[in-house]
Amino acid sequence: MAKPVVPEEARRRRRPTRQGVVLSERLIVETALRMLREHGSAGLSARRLGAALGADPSTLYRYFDGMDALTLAIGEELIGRALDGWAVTGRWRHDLRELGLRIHGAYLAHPQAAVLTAGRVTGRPREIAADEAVLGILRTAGFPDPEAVLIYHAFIDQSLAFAALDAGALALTEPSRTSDEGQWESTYARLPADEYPHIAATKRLLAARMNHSAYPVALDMLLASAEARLRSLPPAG
Amino acid sequence: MAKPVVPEEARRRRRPTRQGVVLSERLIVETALRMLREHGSAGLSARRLGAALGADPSTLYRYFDGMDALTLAIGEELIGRALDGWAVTGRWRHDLRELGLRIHGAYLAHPQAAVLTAGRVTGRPREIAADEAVLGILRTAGFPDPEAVLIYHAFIDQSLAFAALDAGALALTEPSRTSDEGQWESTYARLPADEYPHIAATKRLLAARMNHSAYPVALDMLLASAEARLRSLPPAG
DNA sequence: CCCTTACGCCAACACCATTGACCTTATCTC
DNA sequence: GAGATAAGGTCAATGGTGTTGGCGTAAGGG
Repeated sequence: MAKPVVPEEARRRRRPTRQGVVLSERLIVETALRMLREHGSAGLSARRLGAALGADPSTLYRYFDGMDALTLAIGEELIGRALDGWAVTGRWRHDLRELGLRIHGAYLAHPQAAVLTAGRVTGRPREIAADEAVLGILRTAGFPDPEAVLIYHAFIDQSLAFAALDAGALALTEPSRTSDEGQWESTYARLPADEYPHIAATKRLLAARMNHSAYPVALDMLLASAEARLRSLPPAG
Repeated sequence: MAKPVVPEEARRRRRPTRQGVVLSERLIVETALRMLREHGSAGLSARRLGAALGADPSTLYRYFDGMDALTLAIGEELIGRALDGWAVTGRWRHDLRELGLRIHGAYLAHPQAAVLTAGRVTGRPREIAADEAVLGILRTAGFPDPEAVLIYHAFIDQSLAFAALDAGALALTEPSRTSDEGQWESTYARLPADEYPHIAATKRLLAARMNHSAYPVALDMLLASAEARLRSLPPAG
């Protein structure tokens, strides 16, 4: 790489931009998040981000090793926001439910960013903290290690997967979104009842359901299943 | 739109390309799928697709209303492939499990395409067929309509969400992928045991698990939970 | 066999990420 | 305080992208 990136904590000289802005990783990530939410996921580009910061696009490469690295930093920020203010109560099912909803919610608050980052493992501090917390909750609840790891994996991936899916629906550019949302009304509700009897029989229920997230239902089902497994275990020994 | 797209069935004049290829929606979608799998998701562009077809990029706009429409067509093709050869046996839990694994598998066979399409509702024939099938299985199994709709929604979104998430992992460009996969070995396995006791205690299990998909586990948990609900219902009446 | 127009092609536009060279100036040393 | 050093902001250029308007050719209907 032609321009090695200086790690944030080693940064010393902070020369202001031609337009007087003093850059930092934080400032860049926060500006990127704001741009994503205001102008859609196509609205984030090195050029526009540079312009929004009052800096030349190429300056970003002094802070991030390309747009991909910036993406990872944004993901880390989202995970951090999900964990802010979250605390373990000791009721494992309640705690996991709460954490799942928080992760899902934090991502959905920035759908455009979520789409870019939900699938990436960053290995940064806040993400690791989330992993440690989930494993701790399950092991403390009495799940044996192999079981705890399985459930941890299913729980965390399901949360991120739904976050990405639901964010994707919100993040569609305007023409695509209205077309997708209208599908249930326009296409599905008008299918011939003889060819599609089951859709026809439930079309009012479907129309009411399909524009919401299925995550809370899926989460509760996962937790219910985990609880059943826990109860069928021999008492701790 | 300057160049209105002629629907496939209304097409009559099929002028061969300068290089002798006769275009069609099918041919374009199949070529796009092949390119995605061979050259990665960055490898699909109007220009390259045009080149692969022996046609000018702009010609594609005679068939699809932009790259987004092409994306939807690819998604429809993937759903179709998942359904090919699938048949209902009457054992609802087995049938749903099979269908879920097929959808997941069909998308993962084309990770790059899956990433682009898994979040989109296309409203095209084969997608509708899948929806009808799932609803039918649940209603026939004895779930009351509101319950059937909830579970249908959770099931189908869970399948697509995991397909997208897992495909995303496979679809990363080479440098990113090896970095992501290495995370479990390099970062997580070496965390200090006093700060991250739960990760440390399970690190061998984690390393073995985390590079696989959590979908089969999550799917089984969802189905187990559904079965428990079904059993707790008053006998059909 | 002629006419019409569908459809393939060309050229151009505005955008994108990224890089290498340049130069200003904040900070460190003496 | 003066001078040296290099961090980090800027400029310019490269080679990619999706998309569009206009043009001409030849396919197929009559």
